[in-house]
Amino acid sequence: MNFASARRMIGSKIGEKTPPCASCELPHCRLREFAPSQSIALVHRLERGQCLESKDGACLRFWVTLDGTAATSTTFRDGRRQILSIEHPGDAICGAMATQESEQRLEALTDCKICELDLSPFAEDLRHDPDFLAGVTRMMHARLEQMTTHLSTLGRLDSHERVTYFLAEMAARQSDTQSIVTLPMSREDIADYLGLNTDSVSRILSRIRKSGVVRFLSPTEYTVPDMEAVARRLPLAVPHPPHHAIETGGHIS
Amino acid sequence: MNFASARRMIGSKIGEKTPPCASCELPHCRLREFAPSQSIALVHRLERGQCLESKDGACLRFWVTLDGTAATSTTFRDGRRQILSIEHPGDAICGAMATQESEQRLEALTDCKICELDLSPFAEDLRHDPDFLAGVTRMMHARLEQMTTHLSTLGRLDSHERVTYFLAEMAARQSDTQSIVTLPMSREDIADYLGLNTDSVSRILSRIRKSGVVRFLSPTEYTVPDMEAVARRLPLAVPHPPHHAIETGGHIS
DNA sequence: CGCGTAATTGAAGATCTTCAATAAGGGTGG
DNA sequence: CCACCCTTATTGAAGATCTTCAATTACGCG
Repeated sequence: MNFASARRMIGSKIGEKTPPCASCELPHCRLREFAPSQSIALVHRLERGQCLESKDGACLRFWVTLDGTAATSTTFRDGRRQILSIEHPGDAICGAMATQESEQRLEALTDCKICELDLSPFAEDLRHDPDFLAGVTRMMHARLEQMTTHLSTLGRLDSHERVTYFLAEMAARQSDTQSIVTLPMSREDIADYLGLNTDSVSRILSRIRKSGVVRFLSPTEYTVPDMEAVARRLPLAVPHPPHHAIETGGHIS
Repeated sequence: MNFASARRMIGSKIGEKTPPCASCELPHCRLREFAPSQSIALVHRLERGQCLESKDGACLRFWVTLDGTAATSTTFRDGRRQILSIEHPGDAICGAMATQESEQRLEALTDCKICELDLSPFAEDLRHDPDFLAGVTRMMHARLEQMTTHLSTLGRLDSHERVTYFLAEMAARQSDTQSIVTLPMSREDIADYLGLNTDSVSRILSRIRKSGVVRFLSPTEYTVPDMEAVARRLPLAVPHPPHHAIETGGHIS
């Protein structure tokens, strides 16, 4: 039991209207093609700690992280927080992936820019658009895979393994950039993602640093000299290289 | 870390051909309407412990639990097992909800009957069938909601709370039957669902029994005299009454 | 009745959290 | 530029929790 989870203020949202995806510099945003010209995209600029609430039944409202790092999270009555997923630039989620009944929200782990595209006015058309539906299916499938792994991780890895896996996960996600990985979140956020507490995360990171498997340049920057060595410490496959849900070319087979 | 997780034998599958959903007594199986007459439904009769493997890319293969209790689970290299979901009669899952890469399978917790409906031969038609796609979306959405709760549970509830929540979950799932709830699974299965170990589950169940919140008639049967009392012991909403993913009437809004 | 599997329970040990004290940055105002 | 303050991170020690190990009991089945 961990009562140290943050009780964060729900931030107000600051939206600015833009033409659909005009300010979204994503190279291959698949959502763009489904957005009629009248549709309205908002770019939310959130400060660290601010949140976007998922409205009831807004299944066709999409959020794409443009800049910074966000997270989906739930909070229990007594303040315990669980981070469900970490959203990097290019990652997309939609209302259909959120739950109405349990409180779930998108939360800025760093200052960040979120593109909100509300396609619900066009629900009638999109409901009959196989490509669109296939795209949503693909997004949900990716999310399901990700949650499966996360769930197994929380259920069956000890704290040391969880942190190790997390470092590998973040490294995989940033492998396109360079070999230096940046942690875009606090120890508390890591703890709430891994079902641990802040102190434990810090202590375990120190142990991992001393073991030499990971080399820390600063508390938030590290390199992984040998990913094989990391893999040998884990009972499951080390996370795969990056791929964006909305850019994936898969299809229902 | 828990190495006591079962290393179960992967059971062979025993299929018998039937006309689509003819032997499926589900009152409102939404899949039926999408199954062309040529489609083939198999009814697998699995003994406790036997498994069905999800084949690569079989996104359009559906499994409906007809009888007994099954579970989806993953197993790590060293044998640690995590149960991802518990499937009661009427529950449906499809390949699109499974992950290819991580080992995931459907496993019989009791002897059970599983209806397998493979719609992949009709992929081309179904890909353009909005009703079908909406139905799949609904199934995936339900699964996502369920996994969100399960994940938060593993990350942020202590062992006592997890077992309590589990008992409430099973009670909610069987509320239509009568007030006596039956646990259709072993202590080990419960442990693997909750990320605990067998002994702990047993010990906690005894404590809960002694506390009087739940009344046990046998190791696998109990009643909940006061669900409010259960709710007061948990920091999150007690699980909702039963609803079958494939019978839900919701739609994309 | 005897055997094998599953469940229970106590005691010892490992793990993770809590508490408290200290250190490290980061920004602000002088 | 430096002193100050505030937040975050680190670390040790004590305590709570969960697991492991081992012994015992209960139950189903031939």
